[in-house]
Amino acid sequence: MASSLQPLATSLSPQERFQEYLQAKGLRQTEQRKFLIDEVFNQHEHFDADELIERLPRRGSPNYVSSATVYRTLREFVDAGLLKSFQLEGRTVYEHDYGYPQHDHLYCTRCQELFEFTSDELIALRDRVAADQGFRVTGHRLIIQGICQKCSQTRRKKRKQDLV
Amino acid sequence: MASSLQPLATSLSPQERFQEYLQAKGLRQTEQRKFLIDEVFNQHEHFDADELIERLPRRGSPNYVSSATVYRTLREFVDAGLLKSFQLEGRTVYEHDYGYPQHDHLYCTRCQELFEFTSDELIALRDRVAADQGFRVTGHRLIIQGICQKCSQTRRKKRKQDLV
DNA sequence: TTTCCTGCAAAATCTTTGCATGATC
DNA sequence: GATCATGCAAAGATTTTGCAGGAAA
Repeated sequence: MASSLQPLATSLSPQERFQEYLQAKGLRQTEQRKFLIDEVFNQHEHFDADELIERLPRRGSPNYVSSATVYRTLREFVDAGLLKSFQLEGRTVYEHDYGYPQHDHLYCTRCQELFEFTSDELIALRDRVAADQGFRVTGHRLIIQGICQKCSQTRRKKRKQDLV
Repeated sequence: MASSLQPLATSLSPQERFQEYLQAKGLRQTEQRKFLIDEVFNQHEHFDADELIERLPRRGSPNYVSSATVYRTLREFVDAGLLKSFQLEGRTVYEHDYGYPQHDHLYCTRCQELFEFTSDELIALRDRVAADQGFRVTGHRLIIQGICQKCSQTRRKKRKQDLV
């Protein structure tokens, strides 16, 4: 819901791409890995390890995956280029990377939602700044904090009511 | 060493400014707070709680400050507007805010050093993006990752030697 | 059948908190 | 003297790891 970007055309699904990664590394295709990649690419929202674990089957249910395996697998997804991760208020937040354009974020500090945007201008600016300092760029992370439109409106309404 | 920015002119020292903050909030001026503010503003490098604790006197020595107090005091410094904090690879990194211009960072993933830069253009871009989405901006954080000039050179030399 | 993977529990980090004692206003 | 701050230890929160049993190739 917070996304306004279009997916990129990809020749392989995330599942297929992960298979290739596993084969290239001599790793195995397990039930847990298959299940997790489906879960993770089933939706596009940002999430952290805990949120993912919360919506997975509980211990004892079919398809249960232990937390340790979730953490291990999320790291593999990042290594495989399927997910990106970044830090936000102490949590490690994951988002789709494969099949999704490079982008940055607006973060609403009231509702905690992340909104995406792209800016070629930002990339140009970044490269110029880096070149100035003799830096070889490998990436960047920009998060703009503030209050989103919806939250601003909510607050405004509440204030009017308070005055009544 | 990683800084190329000039301090701003300030009418109060960080110490004085913190005194005002404490008085305004009805808090107390303790030995620990005085000692810590001197330690923290004694140098300009970025640091995390652990690095600060490491260079403070050990338990039993004069001026010993417990870790709990260090954590509590760092939060007060941030509240007081003396320090800013941000997340970098899981750590909470602190830097001087009071008396120092708004800036962003280049981060060398090889030597882990942070370099600072300012860009009015970035601010303009940020405000434009936010306005587009109806966001009310309160701040931002940009970190450009890459390899710094020195590390690039080191690596290049090593490669030549490897060929000999 | 060899190697890798998983689940479990324990450990490792980093940070916060409850509480009794002690310092500051 | 009243209140706030500190130190200590314990608890939280999050993530990693050692290990034994189990699964994939």
